[in-house]
Formats: sequence, C-alpha cells, structure tokens
Amino acid sequence: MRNAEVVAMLEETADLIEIAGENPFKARAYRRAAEAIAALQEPIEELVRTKRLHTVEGIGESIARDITEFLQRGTTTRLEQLRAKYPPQLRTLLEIQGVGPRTVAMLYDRLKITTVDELEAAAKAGKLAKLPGMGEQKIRNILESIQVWRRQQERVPIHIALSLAERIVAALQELPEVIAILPAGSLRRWKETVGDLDILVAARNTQPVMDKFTKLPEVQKVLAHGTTKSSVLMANNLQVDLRAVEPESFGAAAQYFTGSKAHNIALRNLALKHGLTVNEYGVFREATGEKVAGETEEGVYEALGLVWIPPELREDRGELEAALKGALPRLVTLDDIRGETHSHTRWSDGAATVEEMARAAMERGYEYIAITDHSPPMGWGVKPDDFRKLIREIRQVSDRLGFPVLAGIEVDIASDGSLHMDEDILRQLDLVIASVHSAMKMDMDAMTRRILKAMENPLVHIIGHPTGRLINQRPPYEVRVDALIEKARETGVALEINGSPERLDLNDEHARIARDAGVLLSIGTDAHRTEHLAFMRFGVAVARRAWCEPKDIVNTRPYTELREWLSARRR
DNA sequence: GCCGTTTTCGGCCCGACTGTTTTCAGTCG
Ligand SMILES: Nc1nc2c(ncn2[C@H]2C[C@H](O)[C@@H](COP(=O)(O)OP(=O)(O)OP(=O)(O)O)O2)c(=O)[nH]1
Ligand SMILES: [Mg+2]
Ligand SMILES: [Mg+2]
Ligand SMILES: [Zn+2]
Repeated sequence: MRNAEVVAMLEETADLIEIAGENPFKARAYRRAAEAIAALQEPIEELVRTKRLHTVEGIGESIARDITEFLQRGTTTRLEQLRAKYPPQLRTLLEIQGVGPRTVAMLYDRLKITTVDELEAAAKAGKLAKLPGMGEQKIRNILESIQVWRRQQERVPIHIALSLAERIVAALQELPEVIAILPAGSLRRWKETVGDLDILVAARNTQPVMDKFTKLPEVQKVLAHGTTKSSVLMANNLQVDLRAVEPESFGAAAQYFTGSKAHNIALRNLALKHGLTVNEYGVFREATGEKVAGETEEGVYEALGLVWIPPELREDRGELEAALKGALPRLVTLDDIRGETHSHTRWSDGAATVEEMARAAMERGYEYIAITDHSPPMGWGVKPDDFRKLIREIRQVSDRLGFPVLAGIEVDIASDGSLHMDEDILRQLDLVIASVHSAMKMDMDAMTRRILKAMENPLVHIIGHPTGRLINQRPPYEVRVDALIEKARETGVALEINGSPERLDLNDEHARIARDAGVLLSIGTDAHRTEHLAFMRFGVAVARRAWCEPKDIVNTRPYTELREWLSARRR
C-alpha cells in the first residue's frame, strides 16, 4: 500500500505550487486530493489498477495522471518542474510561524535562502532589511519565531491537554466579563492528540478579556493580541488560542471554533447552496444579510436543515450527509458502559489487589469487572501455578462482594501465533484477551499471520491493543488491520479499543472500519491501578469518533448477556 | 485543478491580526 507516499507527493506539489505563486486554488485541489487519499482505506494501487481513481472526490484528470505516473516512476513531471524552480527543502521554512509561501519565495528568489539556519543568519546580518515589505518588526518576529520553532514540541496527548485546558478555563472563569466558556477545537472533538488549545468565551466587553488572557502568569510569549482573538505561547510551549464573541453569537462561534476545518468548509458550502452564509457570528441570508441563527449550535445546524452533530463526528467524513438524512448514529456514551474488560493487579504489573480493583469497579457503578493479568514470557507475567491461585482469589472476592469479577487473562501471543499459557488454565478462565507484547519487529505478513492464528483459537475472546502503538513513543507494529477486521467478522472475536491514553488502540479510524464491517469492539482501560478505570472516557471517545453505537461495544451488554457471548465463543 | 437540483465556465469558506501599506497583502484560525 503506497497511499502514504502518494499523499506526501500531493502535499509537496501543493506546497510548491503555493511557493511558485500559481493559482492558489490549484494548491487547494492538490491538498484536498491528499486528504481524500489519506482517508482512503483501500490501496491506491488497487484504484489505479481498476481505473477507479476518478471515483474519489477531488481527483480529476490531472491529479489522476500524476498519481499513475508517480506509482510507475516514483515521481511526477509536475513535481520535477516545480522542484526545478524551488527546492523542496524550502517547505521546512513554512513551519515557521508568520512565514508563508510568499515570504519563502521572496527569500529564495532574492537571497537564495533555503534553510532555517540560513534565514537566521541572513536576518542577523541585516540582509532581510533590503527586501520589500520587510521592516524591523517583521525581522524581529521571524527571529523569535525561529526560536519557538526550535523548541517546538510534538502534539499533546488528549488526557494531558484536558487537564491543561481545565487550568486555563478556571483562570478565565475568574474574569467578571466572562459569561460562558467552551474549550473547542480538536480537544472538544476528542482527537487523540491536540496541536494547541482553542478556547471560546462569551462576553459583552471582549477587550478586557483579551488583555487579561495575554497577561496570565504562565504566558511565555504573546503571539497575537486583538479585540476578539488572541494567541499565546505558554511556558510549556503549548499554544493557546482564545476567541471571544457576544452571547448572541456563541453558538455560531462554538461551531466555527470546534471545527474541524474540513467540516466547517463543507458546512459553509452546504449553506451557500441554500442561499445562506455562515461565519462565527451566525447564519445569514445571502440576499438580505438577515440573521437566522447564531445563539446556539443547535440553531446553526437547524438553519441548514441538519440535526446537531456531535463534535466527535465533525471531520467531514460523511457526518453532514448523515445529518441531512437524519441518519446520524446514536453514539455510545460513558453511561452505556456496564463493565471493565481489561485490568491488572499486583499479581502481575498492577498496583492494586483484586479486591481493590473490584471495589473500584463497583464504585463506578459497573455491573462487572474482568481481571486480566499478564502471562509470561513477560517477567511480570503470572506463571501457570500462580494463575490457579489467582483464579481462586478472584472467585473468593467475587463471592465475598456479591459482585461479578471475571477471571481473565491478557495472554501473550507468541511469534508463531500460539498462546503463552497452559490450555487447561485458559479453559478455566471466563475471558481471554490475547495481545502482542514481544517480538514486535516482524514483517507485515508474519505479524498478521501471527495474530490471525490467535484469533482462530476458540479460547480467545478479544485481541488487545491490536496495533501496539504508543502515542508519540512507538509506531504501530506492521500488521494488516483490514485482515484482522475481516477475521474478527468471520470468527466473532472482538477487537479492543484500548482506552489507556497512551495507547488508544484501535484508533478512531481503524475502529470505524471495524464498526462498518459489523465487528464487535470491546473498550478496556488496561487499568494498572484503581484510578485508571477512569480512562474509560478516552476509550469511549475513540468509539464515538468511530461512529459506534452501544450495540457495537460488547461491554455495554448486561452481565448475563456478556456471559452468553463469552461462552458462545467456546462452543 | 475540480466540479455542476441554478453552471462545462466561473466560482472555490470566511474573518481576525499584523506590519508597513497610505489602502492592503500575508498569514493564520
Ligand atoms: N472556517 C474555517 N475555520 C477554521 C479554519 N482553520 C481553523 N478553523 C477553525 C476550525 C478549527 O477546529 C478551529 C481551531 O483551529 P486549529 O488550527 O487549532 O485546529 P484544530 O484544533 O482543529 O486542530 P489542532 O489539534 O489544533 O491541530 O478553528 C479555516 O481555514 N476556516
Ligand atoms: Mg487546535
Ligand atoms: Mg488553534
Ligand atoms: Zn493490559
């Protein structure tokens, strides 16, 4: 599958078109095509082979020709011509805040600057001052932006972003002018990582809010400071954008600031078809300018003939079409979750006892919890003899508490696809999660075969964290997720949405494909301490972004139904 | 470059902030 390469080619083409100063709509066309292919689940080669490239929205004759040529010779004539004019390493300069395609082109045309270091040197040597439109302030800003660029950090995982946002919201809440606050952007959409924090406030008098926001104690640098919008860089190098509107526009502003950008553009295009125009202040009739909505988000969507769309779905992946037809899914909620399917205790690498985990589950209002400690060969795995004792303890605790505690295991899948635990023990267990923890550097076919073999084992109920990725730390191991999904459909084995915020595995996109295939999913927190049971909200968020309804999630089922599913696998 | 319940040509989301501009281009959300 060469989709990622094609996406990179199209993005480079788009960037270089902009730098070259060609029609910006052409650049947008290339960018839209890149997005469409990034969202594609099928290998692009297959689309080319079966002559279906044109069926992809945003791919016409020229881009189809580019893609075909790229797959044959690894580059395109279009790209070669652009590269001859502007070297591709110029694209790095675009990462510097405030430096866009026009500036990059001028820096190259006039000074042959191609790297950040050269730009810095030229600025310090006073060479930029000769350029048109380059005043002292602009040069100072570029130098400062280069420093920020050098410290630039990766995208922030959602659980960290949530707590940072809470602190800022609390500070803004103190301001007397603030009537309402809403953390928006990718955070409100529950994306797994966020690039910045986007916070919306309602206020009658917005200027003092902006003034006080830019003077918050943790602010390292003020990037912009206007009457309705400001941006700051916090001490931890996280950017925070604040937008303020009057209460009459709060709904429209919430819609705008929640995004995504692609959703906004699609929504605004839909409005135009109805003679309406949408901005962050409201929905207006194009002809008269009359305002028809804006105070609430529901009102904005309603004015366009849509039902309100949950933020998690706002990615322009079919949600507008579904909302038009009134066919949005009834997304699963935290309240729908009836129990925990993946947890650890001191018997392996957890911090709590079986009883503590069970009591914590009861406190959450669950109907059941499965204790699923590790198997060998991990050093902390429970050895077969100890596992018999662990099972006894689980039964005793369950009896004592009068609360269903399932005896489970997270068994390691060996390189050959066999399970690292005695079969007689697996038979005694109520719930078996099988997952990969070792020998992750296998080639794609071998890894896929390994997991498929485990799925064919009738003792296995769930495949845990199916791709093994750790957010910002480790890429997924190479595996054909579509093959796992197909096998899950065939066998009835559930795939896990691991809700541990460093994993979130399956991710939203894979979980959506699984759901569309009718595959059952299990949301487990992989709790290693009692507090980790609260990670369930992150797992639910992934499921919601995957369009999952309660019926798609096995642990929305009541205890008896869960037991029926578990034993049905064994027959 | 793409696309079509108004179009095969003429649009393409829409607005805030900044710096250097004397009326707005560039960049970003
Ligand atoms: N209409 C419109 N809205 C935009 C545009 N760019 C950004 N927005 C809106 C939608 C975004 O969700 C919101 C915040 O912008 P961000 O750049 O912070 O993006 P977002 O938070 O979605 O993703 P992030 O995790 O920050 O990369 O502003 C745009 O070009 N047009
Ligand atoms: Mg954002
Ligand atoms: Mg932002
Ligand atoms: Zn685990």
